[in-house]
Amino acid sequence: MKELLRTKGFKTTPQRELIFDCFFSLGKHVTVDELYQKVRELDPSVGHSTVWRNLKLICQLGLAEEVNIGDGITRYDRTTPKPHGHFFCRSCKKLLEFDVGSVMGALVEAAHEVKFEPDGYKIEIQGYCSDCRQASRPNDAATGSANDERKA
Amino acid sequence: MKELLRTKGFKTTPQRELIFDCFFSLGKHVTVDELYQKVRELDPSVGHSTVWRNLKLICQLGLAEEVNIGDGITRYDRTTPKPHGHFFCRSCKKLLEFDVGSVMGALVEAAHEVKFEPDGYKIEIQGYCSDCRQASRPNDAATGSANDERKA
DNA sequence: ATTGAAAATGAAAGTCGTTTTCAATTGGCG
DNA sequence: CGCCAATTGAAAACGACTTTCATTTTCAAT
Repeated sequence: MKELLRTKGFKTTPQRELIFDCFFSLGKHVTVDELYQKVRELDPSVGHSTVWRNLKLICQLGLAEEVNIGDGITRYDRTTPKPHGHFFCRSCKKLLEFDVGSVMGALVEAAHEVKFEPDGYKIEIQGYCSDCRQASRPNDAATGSANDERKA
Repeated sequence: MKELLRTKGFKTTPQRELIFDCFFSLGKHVTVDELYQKVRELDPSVGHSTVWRNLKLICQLGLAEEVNIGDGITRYDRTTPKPHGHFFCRSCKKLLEFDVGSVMGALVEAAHEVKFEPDGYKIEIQGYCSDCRQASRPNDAATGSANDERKA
């Protein structure tokens, strides 16, 4: 890891090592804040911006990439060898992964048809996970009842 | 249109009608600001928040949905009968649509395998369109050279 | 080991899209 | 017509993200 940084011309600092370690010790789909909290547990002196910058650096190094569901919070997903998409539960905000290897071919082909050269993808399926199926269903104005949940 | 609003319990106002009309007269992937500008051309008295709220309303009514590429700006895409994904050009920020009908089946199936009930999807392929293929390629630290574009 | 240039850090402030507040206005059913 | 709730517009609040800047630290070359 140090070597990877070195070869790219980045310096190794205690904070940087800590942040990198924490990032990789956390699960997938980490938010800046989650990482920040984790880092602060081990070293409360590390600043917000340092965590943020190093998370960006991790992305620059190709070790992770941003995942952007629609809630305004960027998550960072460790890059993994196999392509995957995400199931996003509208209720509990859980993010489940699923394999998309079987559809990548068709997508790349579709891209090439319009002379588009893909170098990244984002496949997200929204809905409700098994735990939340019977729970609340926000934003159903489109399907029937209205006059609710608007000024609550 | 008035009837749709009426039946859902919403009132018809001049501003609302104007905003709705403008939204549907604009192409796809409209940003709040684009819509705001368009509306202001026809009625400079309409407020920012009114445009914004009515855009949300359009979404609530199921007439459009948010598209969130990673640039921090929410676009609004008229819902169309056929499912489609987006090609997003990293260089010129263009958004091209493509048909995803052929892969939806596999995705829904994958969802059901983990007891997930999908009610929405978001398929985005990033890369470079034919116009931008030979142009700049940001964020290539992952693939080779580094020490550039970081403090420029 | 020492040094000095470049990079990294941390606190704080800035940016910017989005969302809420609130007083004033307006639509539409009765 | 008249009322009441919905709507509006200006402005402020919000919050995630990003930058600034003075200080500290790393590390390659002494």
